[in-house]
Amino acid sequence: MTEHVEHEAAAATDRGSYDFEAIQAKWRPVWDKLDPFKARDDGSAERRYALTMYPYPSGDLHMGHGEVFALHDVLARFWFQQGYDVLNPVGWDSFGLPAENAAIRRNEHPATYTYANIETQANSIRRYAISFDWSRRLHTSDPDYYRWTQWLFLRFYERGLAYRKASYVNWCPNDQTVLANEQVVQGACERCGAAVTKRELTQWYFKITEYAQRLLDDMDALEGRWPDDILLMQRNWIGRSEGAFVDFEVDGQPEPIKVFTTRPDTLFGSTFMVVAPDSRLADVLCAPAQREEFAAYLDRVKGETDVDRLSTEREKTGVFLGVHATNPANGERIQVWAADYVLADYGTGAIMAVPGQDHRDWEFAEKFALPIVRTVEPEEGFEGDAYVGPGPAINSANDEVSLNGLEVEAAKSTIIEWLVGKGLGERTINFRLRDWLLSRQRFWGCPIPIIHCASCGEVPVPDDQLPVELPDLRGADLAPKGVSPLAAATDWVNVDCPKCGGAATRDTDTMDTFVDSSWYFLRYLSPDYDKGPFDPEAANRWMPAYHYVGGKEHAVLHLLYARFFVKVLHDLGMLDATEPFARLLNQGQVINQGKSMSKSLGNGVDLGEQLDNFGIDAVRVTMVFAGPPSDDIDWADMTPGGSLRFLQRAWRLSGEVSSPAGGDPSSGDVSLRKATHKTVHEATALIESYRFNVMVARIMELVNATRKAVDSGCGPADPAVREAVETVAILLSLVAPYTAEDMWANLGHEPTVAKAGWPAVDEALLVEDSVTAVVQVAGKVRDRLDVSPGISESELEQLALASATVQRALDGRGVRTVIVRAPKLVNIVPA
RNA sequence: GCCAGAGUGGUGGAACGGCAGACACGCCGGCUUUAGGUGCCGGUGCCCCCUGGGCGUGAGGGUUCGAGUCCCUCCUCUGGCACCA
Repeated sequence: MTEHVEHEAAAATDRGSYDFEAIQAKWRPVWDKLDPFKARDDGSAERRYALTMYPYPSGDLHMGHGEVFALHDVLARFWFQQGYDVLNPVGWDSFGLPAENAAIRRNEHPATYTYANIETQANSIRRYAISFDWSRRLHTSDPDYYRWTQWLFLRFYERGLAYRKASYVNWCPNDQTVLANEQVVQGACERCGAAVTKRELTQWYFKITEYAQRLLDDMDALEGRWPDDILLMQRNWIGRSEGAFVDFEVDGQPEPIKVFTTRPDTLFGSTFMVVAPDSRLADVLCAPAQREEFAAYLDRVKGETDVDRLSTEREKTGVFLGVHATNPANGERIQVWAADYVLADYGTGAIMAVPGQDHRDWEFAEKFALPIVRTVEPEEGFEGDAYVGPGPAINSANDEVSLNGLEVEAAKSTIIEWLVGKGLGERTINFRLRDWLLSRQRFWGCPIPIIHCASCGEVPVPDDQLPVELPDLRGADLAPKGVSPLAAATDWVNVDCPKCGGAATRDTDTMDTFVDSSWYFLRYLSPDYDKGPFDPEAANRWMPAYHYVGGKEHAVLHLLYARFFVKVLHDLGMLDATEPFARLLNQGQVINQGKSMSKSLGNGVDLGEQLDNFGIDAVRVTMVFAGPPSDDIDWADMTPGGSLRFLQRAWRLSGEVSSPAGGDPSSGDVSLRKATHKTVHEATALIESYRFNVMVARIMELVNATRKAVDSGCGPADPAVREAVETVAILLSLVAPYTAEDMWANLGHEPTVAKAGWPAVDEALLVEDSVTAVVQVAGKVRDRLDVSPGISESELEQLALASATVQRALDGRGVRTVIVRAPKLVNIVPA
């Protein structure tokens, strides 16, 4: 490194200008022709199913798509480079409310609007150069697709997993449709934000609760492969709790009333009982004298939105039902109340209230002057109302059993044993998860393939009559009215009963779009299969998907539903897999100035504009380089211009290489070769651990090192320079496919760099000649030594002690201990 | 309220318990210039008595030869759940 060779001539002639528009225009048609990303599915290599959440066709692609596709493509292209048989499909989630609402506003048919958007997005995705296999493209609103959604519904129906029931359901007054529990966020409609109210309606449900335990158990295998927070959110949502059913005799009732409790140990402290006002039970129990008051209360409860109900500081309300129950443990007569803090659809819709040990019950007891008894001794110094902590039971004994002195867990076991012996209760498990309400009163969705017949009841549409196609309501008024717009299509609604041939009507509801998305990843595997929703053999070759990339907003919606579907399909014998997605990555959001982009804030950033200004590769590099994939990207802090400059620096190198293609790099400059091989080695590990931003930094470092080698080192003719630049092109192909392809061509290669193969690492080149050993005195760095990586501990210790700066820092003090971590560190502890 | 996760330069972010701030952006200085969103070189955590030294990863404590990293308490922020008995 003593000589500084200048290569100004080469620099002056070869530094052309980097024109991203020309490069994009040059390579897009070449790739379209080569179609390099088609899954082979021929057993020639290990299969890897790289899945990304399919887009919803609202307008053109936005910044969020730009991010999720860029991140997903790093992984997919990495696996292509490594030689896997990668399946990377794309499709559209093309049914749904937003398209319908937009179509109504524009006075168009939802199909017109939807399919136009799909074309726009498809063109944008092609331009964005994601490594998709386009031959498997699907749209969930195609009759060829939803035919099989209906077919699956019927299989669920046959198994009793799809059923209809009447209950109070979430109703969005704005969208004029029911919502699943999962679609209500803090009392508001997840889509439009309107306050959700309750309506009593007969609706279709999937019995996902039957799979609650399996949905919980199978998460153990996803540990470490799915983000921890998603697993936690799903566990919380499923909400398993262990407890007991306890029977309470109620005056005038032939059968006892069952309550669910997680604290059976506090039974002696149950001083009243509460039932949900909107449950059948409340109606049955209510005494005639209280009927009027109860009816008024029920009306009031029904009129309240969830937003009102959930408002903090809300006072407890309720009415006495005029009847008494008997506490089975101590024989006390206790009042039975109806109050809306008890939910009709959790447990049995009735609780034993224990104000001494439950905050809600305490509050209610205080407000209505009901008795309070403590049954757990509070800790020393406890001041407050209900005590929910640990402690020995008190006031809890009858002639047959005493819990007094027992800690909570022992008391639970003891009382349950007693209850079971008396036939008054049993140990049980309850889940927070509710059945999935799937019917919607809107037009643009998959029709429910059921016919209602006055004499036969619910009759499934025979498989050979599928699909039940949506009627062409072109020109009709699709505006929401509270009943499905399909009801207006009388020609379509009125049919002959498939069973008895009599007059019957079609079900006019459509399915939640989450039904469509619960199995789309299976349709990709055999998109033209016509004997079922998917070819079981193809499915078993590819499932479970190796990797899934998508947004966190689907943590408990889509991901839970898809897991449920796959388990049911497994039980139906159609699929070996029991889980759909073996690995999951949640990307963060693209925000602007600290806030998520929205029309109302006017802070939206247009993806197309960014692409026009900086080029596709620079925008993709910016997305990937911004930070860890799961962090949000604040676009206001991003500098795509910097990414563009980096790409230009990398690209320019490809025009300066002056050694011939196909040469042997082994005679090349060793230090540059080491940098190259180290970069590949590190990049591989970084991709596998999702640290894509650091991988880009490593590529930048290699570009910088190569620049130096060309300008003032070994010069452009050294084969190590060619090796380095070819490596940069291949690594860069994961993030900046256009630039990488053009570099590859400049280097004298045929397209496509995307299939060039991941560079092999020469282990011998990973060994450093010398490393810097840090010498600390009392933990502070005092000197640095260049040593051989193989240096022995004693040798390093001697060198460290001999250092002048170390001796100065010791300042005459003796040495107590020396910690040596050869070859990197010595820490000398003075006496 | 409950449950998670996170706090590092002017900014985005790096850092197997072992050199804090890699790589960028921005800024400063210089060189080029076929001139001005795009080249090249150098500098850039803070402070001081500046060939050196001190301080520094939200605050405080602890473990350790050694802590951004592990443990405890607190503060702040983000996300999830929110009367689930």
